[in-house]
Amino acid sequence: MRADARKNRDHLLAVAGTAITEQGVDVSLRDIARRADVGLATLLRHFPTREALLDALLRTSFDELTAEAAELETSNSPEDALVLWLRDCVAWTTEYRGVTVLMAAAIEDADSALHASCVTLRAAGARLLARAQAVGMARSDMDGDDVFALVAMLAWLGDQPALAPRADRLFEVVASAILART
Amino acid sequence: MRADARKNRDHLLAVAGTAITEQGVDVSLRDIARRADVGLATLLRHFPTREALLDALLRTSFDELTAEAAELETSNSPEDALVLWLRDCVAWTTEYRGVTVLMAAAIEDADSALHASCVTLRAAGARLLARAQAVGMARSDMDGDDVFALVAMLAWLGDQPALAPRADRLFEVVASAILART
DNA sequence: ACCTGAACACCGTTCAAGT
DNA sequence: ACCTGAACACCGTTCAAGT
Repeated sequence: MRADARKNRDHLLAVAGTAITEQGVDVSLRDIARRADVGLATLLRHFPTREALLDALLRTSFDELTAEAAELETSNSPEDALVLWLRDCVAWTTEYRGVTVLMAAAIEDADSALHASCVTLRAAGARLLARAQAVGMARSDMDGDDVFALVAMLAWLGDQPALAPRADRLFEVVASAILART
Repeated sequence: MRADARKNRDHLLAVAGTAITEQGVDVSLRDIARRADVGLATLLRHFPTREALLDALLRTSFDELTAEAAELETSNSPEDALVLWLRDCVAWTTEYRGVTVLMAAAIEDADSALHASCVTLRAAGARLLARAQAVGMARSDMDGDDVFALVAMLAWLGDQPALAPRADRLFEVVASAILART
């Protein structure tokens, strides 16, 4: 990649990060381009879709969450590891208002730029769940897709201003339901 | 209201019902007007916001759900009444893809045309919850806002194609969590 | 290679002009 | 009273033309 292109790309990512933090992931791409002082076509050249932009922006976070899951597997009880990780996943999404809807769409859309990251995340959750199930500390009638869906709906809750105040409490309610033995 | 205006209004509601069933509540208002063979301005004259259109369209359903809650209060055990009603609420929203987000916004926006209906619905749920709590069959640390939020997030799940297959199972998981005694 | 303005087809809002 | 076309300010997509 040419030096000027690299510079544009990095600058666009920085501006996009700010804009998304302020206005959520649905922020106008035109607006991001304007704020970055490049043409809209330039933004779309680097990131052909909103998902591609988000994937570049969130890749670090995705990797951190995956690494954290692996770490918790060795350092905590199966029960604590699962709940702690789920809590961190939900908390993380609150920084990117609206990302949950895109992730829910990406998890089974192989063409989405976010697909791979979502699948990796689901696999990490599935491992933690299986570990808790193995010692009888989590419902045996659940799988990784269920965990992904539960995290998604709790994350969505945090995105809705009117419902967000209940998000933490309802996380506990749902978490207790996962841990209930069958 | 003049006869021609009444006719336009009724026709618009019928067309909007079809369009929303097909494409969800985010369907283009321009498209509805086109399919109804009236100008877009005419649609907006009758229904100044998307919420106003939806309120007119859903008022009957809202009333039915409220009436059903009152009926269940007298005909079923507190526990069954609560769960049956919650299930029907979630099932109802699946007919109007995307309505949950609007309802979540309307519940604390007094200016929304959907506000009154949402408040009424929440009150009905709160009564059923209180009745179950009174006989020790529901968590005592929950209130009407929690129930509203739980229904909303389960309804949202049904709106996401990738997560919808889990919606019924996870409803049971969440329902069991509500019924768990504290 | 990389960038960009401009044209395009959409959206909801608003309002002056018609019947 | 009620309706409507048209102008407006937005959006994301696409591409020919520039450096």
